[in-house]
Formats: sequence, structure tokens, C-alpha cells
Amino acid sequence: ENLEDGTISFCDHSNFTDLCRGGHIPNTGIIKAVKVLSVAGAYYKGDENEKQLTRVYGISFPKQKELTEYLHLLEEAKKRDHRKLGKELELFTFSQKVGQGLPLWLPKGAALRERLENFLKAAQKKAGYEMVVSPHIGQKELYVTSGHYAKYGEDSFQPIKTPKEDEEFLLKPMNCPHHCEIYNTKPYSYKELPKRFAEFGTVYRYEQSGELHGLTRVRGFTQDDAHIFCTPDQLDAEFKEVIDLVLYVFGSLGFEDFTAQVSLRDPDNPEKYIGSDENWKKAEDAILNAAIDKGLNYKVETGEAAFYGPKLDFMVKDALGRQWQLGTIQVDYTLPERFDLTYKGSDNEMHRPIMIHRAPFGSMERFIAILLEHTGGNFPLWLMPEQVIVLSVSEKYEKYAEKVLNLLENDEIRALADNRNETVGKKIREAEMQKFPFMIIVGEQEEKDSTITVRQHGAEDLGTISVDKFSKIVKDRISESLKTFK
RNA sequence: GCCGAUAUAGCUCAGCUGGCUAGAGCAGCUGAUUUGUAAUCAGCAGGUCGUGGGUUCGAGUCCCUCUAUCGGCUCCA
Repeated sequence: ENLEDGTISFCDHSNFTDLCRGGHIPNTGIIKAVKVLSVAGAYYKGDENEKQLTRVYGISFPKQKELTEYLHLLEEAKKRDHRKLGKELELFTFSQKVGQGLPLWLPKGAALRERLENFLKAAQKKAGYEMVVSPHIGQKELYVTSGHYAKYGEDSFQPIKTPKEDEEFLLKPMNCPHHCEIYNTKPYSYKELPKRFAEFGTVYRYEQSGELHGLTRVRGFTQDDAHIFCTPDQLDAEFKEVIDLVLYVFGSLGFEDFTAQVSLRDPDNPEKYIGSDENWKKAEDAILNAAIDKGLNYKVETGEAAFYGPKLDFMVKDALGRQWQLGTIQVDYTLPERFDLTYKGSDNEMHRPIMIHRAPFGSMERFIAILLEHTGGNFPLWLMPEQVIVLSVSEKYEKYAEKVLNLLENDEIRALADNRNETVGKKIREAEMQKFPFMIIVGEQEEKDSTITVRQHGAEDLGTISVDKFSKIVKDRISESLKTFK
């Protein structure tokens, strides 16, 4: 039942016949090295309303050696897990009391976030964005207007009541409606467009409990959000400029292995989407054209669009090969209509602007998680919470260590000193484990000659040099890795 | 939300088929040591064994509830 006649196939093994798409081996002698990796439930036909079956995941290799190598690789990948590294490097944590999926950012993690934000802010400023700020809650009416309430209202954090009857507020699950209202504060001429409103907006979504996953899927997160309001003539150029910005962000952070995914609507289920066929067609064409024009290596996925418009997502894999969406760009004709956004054209008539939603990181949380897994905690030098640690050979050289520290701080190098009563060996071991890019050792010889001895994490020692020379090396490395936008 | 597993000190873990005041290493504190490229030594302190209930003479250990986490599924504005 439920299978198409003529496409059904079977596999036979002596007295056993399996209904199967194919690919049975004649006997198990062919697969030498077998390992069951996990057992999990899976819905029949991938449908939540169907029964759940038990799926057994395993892998096999022609040789035991290859299996051993593969298992070793898995172990190595687990060491790069952002949940493990986040704990070890004291970047973020979770608390059962605070709540599921609500990350707490520790000082080092918060500093890292801030640096990433400033990096993007600088690029956005050059690209003509203006920063705006919107509140964390909004009246239910706002989301009824946007259509989000009808689509997600039941499955969201429920409305907040006030002493006043019939008054209801929702925790902000996205920033777009707010930005539409910001656009709506005054009339625009076509000469003023595009308007580009950017905000690091923290949003809250009631994700299913089983879906939460470290920092990659959480219930409270900050989007590096912006909405561009432009004329139809400007759409192509604006969309391409956003692609350039995303590629710049990915390039600066060493993401080379990503795929672009063009998500279109499922033409067989039009009830899942809002907006006219004509506008969907226009939006989908605009995205496809931009992807082709920019020479992106993209893949089209039908039925993956957001309910209000198609999107271009930048997908990156984590340490264990699971795919995550980072950057996203979406074309939207629908919200401008729902919020009755207008501008006056050169023909002296009122027109409807087109809205582009975009977030190059996607969210700060997920981006940092994937960045952690990709770098194994060895972030680009410019992003490192602490770039240098000064290790004094004994407490006798504490003063000199402080002096070196001051010199580095004057050169805007982020450094700290370890003057504890411990052996050099121990200080080095701990600094290595904390992944400090540079370790400076100072003792009797260095103090006498006013020099420092530099050890690098994962690279050759720099030997004994002057602080000035070291500062220059650090600065050069930073400018090498961090190119400015445009 | 669903299927399955897990939860012992700040961290990583041990605790056999239920049986004395629950152990170790690291981290912490105190003291000694003043150190030259991945762990100096000694002592001390630290745990209502995730929560609530139950079975039992006796529960970290067995059963149930809830919470959180992990692997998948489904979902992802």
C-alpha cells in the first residue's frame, strides 16, 4: 500500500524476501569491519503523525584498520564539540534554574561576541546600514499584522498579560515587524531608498525541547539582523551587495567549506505560505539570478522557504558533519504589504518597497558554536579573547612581567600575566590548554636585556626578541587575517 | 513533542549481583619551595549521589514522577 506500482523492488536472500529499494549484499562476509553507532527512533515516512520505528545506525569498512581510523576520527571530532570547548574555555554555560535553551555568556564569551559584533558593525557602516534598537516585547497585534501569530502563535511562548484586561504582549520572536514600524514613522521618496536598518536583536522562540542543541539551537538568541527596504529597481544590486557582505564575513573567519542553499516554496502546498503567486515568482527569480550572477555553488531546495518568502541560506557543517544554517538572505514582498509600507516614486505615485531580511552570522550563538568547532578554539588572532600571556619564571620577575604587560597594553594587544608561585612548566601547560596564541616567558636574562622570549601555540618559537618587535609581529598578523570591507 | 540513553565534589570519572562514616585525579585553600618551555611536594577542605515519591531491616545502586543533558526523528518565523 501507498507505493507506486512499477517502482516497487524486492531483495531476496534464500528464503527471506525484503521490500527494499535495493542495495543488499549477498552475504555479510563482504563487510569485514562493522560497528553499530547508535539506535534512535524515526517516524515512518518521516511523518510526525505516523508510528515511530527504531532505526539502527551503523557503519562498515572493508578492513578493521579503516574502521579503527574512522572511530579515531570521530573521537577527534568530539574534542572540537563547541559544548565541550565552551566549558573548557569559559565562554558560555547553561543553568537548569535559568531554563532550557537559555545560554549564559561568561566574561570571555561575552568579549568574543562583542568583538564579532564590532567587526560586523564596521562592515555594515561602510555598506550604508543604520543601527536601530527595538524592545524585547511587542503587542500581540503587531504579530497578528505580520502573520506570525497565525502561523506560530500556538507554538510560541504564550502572551504576557497585564493588569489591564485584553492587553497582551509577546516576547519578540523576530525583529522584522519592529523594523517595519520603524520604516513607517515617516514618508519616503524613492530618492531616499534603500533604507537599511540593522540591529543585534535578541529574540525568543519556543523551540521543541527535543530540538535544543548546545548553542546551535536555543530558545533565546541574538540575530545580527537587518532589513533593507528598496525599490524593485534596486533589488538586484542590494541582494548582491548582501551576498558580498556575507562572503566577506565568512572569508574573514576562515569559512571556506560552505554551501549556498536556495529555498523555494513547495508549489503543491500553497496554504503553507502567504503572499501572491506573482510576488513569489519575482522574489524567487531575484534570488536565483543573484546566486548565478555571484557564481555561488548553490543547491535548490523546494519547500524549504520561509512562509513569507524564499531565501538564500549559507550552510556550514559542524565537527560531526551535521549541517547548520548560518548566514541567510530573504526577499519579502509580503510584510511591506501587511504593514502598508510605501514610498513616493518619480511618477508622483505611491509604491510598495521590497524588503530584504538578512543576517550574515545568522545568530551570534550558532555562529560562535560553529566557529568554535571549525577552529577547535583557536580563533583568528584578532578575535581571541586573550592574545598573549606573560609567564614569569618566578615571583622575583613579577615587576618585569607587569612592565611587559603594560607595554603590550599600550600597543592594544590583549594580554595578561601569570605571576603565580608555580613552575614555568606548569604555567606553559595551562597556557597551552587555554590555547593562548602567544606565551611570553620572562626571567633573569630577559629582565637584564629588556627582552622577552616568545613561545607560540601550534607553531615554532619566536625566540628572544624585544617587545617592540613582538608587537609589530602581532599587529602584522592581525592585519593579515582581518581585511576591511570594500 | 516523539523514540532511546544518561545524571555521583567546581571539572573528569570510580562505586561489582542493594550492606559499615560515598572514593580518586585535577581545580580550591594552607604551608614548604623561587622555579627556564606541557603537571614541585605535603596537609586541609569540599558531596542531602539531578528532583519528588515508592519498595526494603537497609537504596548512590531496584521501581515510578518530574527536570535537565546526550543521540536521532519531527520542527526551525
